[in-house]
Amino acid sequence: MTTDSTPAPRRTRQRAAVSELMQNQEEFRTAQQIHDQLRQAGASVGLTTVYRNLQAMADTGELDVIRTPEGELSFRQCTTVQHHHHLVCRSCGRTVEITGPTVEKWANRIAEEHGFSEVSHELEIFGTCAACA
Amino acid sequence: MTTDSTPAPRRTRQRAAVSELMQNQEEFRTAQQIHDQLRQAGASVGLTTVYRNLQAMADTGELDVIRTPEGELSFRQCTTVQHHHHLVCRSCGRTVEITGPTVEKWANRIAEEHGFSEVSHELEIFGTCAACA
DNA sequence: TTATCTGCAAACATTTTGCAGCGAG
DNA sequence: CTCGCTGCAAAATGTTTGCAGATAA
Repeated sequence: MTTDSTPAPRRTRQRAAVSELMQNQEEFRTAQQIHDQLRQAGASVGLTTVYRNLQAMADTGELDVIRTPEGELSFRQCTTVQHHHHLVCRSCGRTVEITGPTVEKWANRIAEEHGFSEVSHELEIFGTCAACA
Repeated sequence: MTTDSTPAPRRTRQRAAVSELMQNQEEFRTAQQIHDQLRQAGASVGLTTVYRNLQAMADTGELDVIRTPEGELSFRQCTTVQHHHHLVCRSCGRTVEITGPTVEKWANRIAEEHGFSEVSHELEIFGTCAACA
């Protein structure tokens, strides 16, 4: 009896390219952004294939998927190494990376209080920076 | 000087129908569901108009908007008038409104430490709710 | 060899927009 | 009478699918 419910994906040039890019990727990226990055890096991969590989990798739990507020699918490697947020200037676009246990703890506690598990969150802070004020 | 930044919307039959339906609506509903409900209730309202009215009402804070896991926009009358965040189930889309001074204070403090003013922020918490775990 | 993967084009679903006519104020 | 609102159709957007040919195993 050869129980082979998961036929192991082929190691194609395209899949390798997507996989490698995602491993070096910290932030969430949409399929289209990933496709663009691949083309700019010289790899010739069709958008369809990017979608299919991302979805396949998400199905195996290799990638994490969310919806952006704009409704696009966004992918990120599941093994989140360092999670952080952004402080963005509305005027000049200057961005500061923010980390801190306060929000992480708060978000997790709130979620658990409501019976939610596998908690993640997205936070962005906007303001006017000193140079633009 | 008549400072009139918000020209007050007209009382049209269509807008009244959408508004009334939403007031008697507890759960989140997509634009298309709302449109269907209106047609079934006998009101003749175009889908475009439903979209435009829902968006207008959401802009004024009258309605609350989220994305379903399938990527559709969902609307509901806003229960809390104040600023709040969402705890969203990745699986079924169930949503809980979250408020709390912790994040508000933290975001403001962090921003000010970096010299930012006029601070605002956006936060969404994702997880798997008890029913879907 | 051969079943899977790829990539184009075309289909799809949701939401937005152009524009002529309607109607609230 | 005016100008915003409506609604149709058509465009835009993001994602999926059909299918013929390429290719990993």
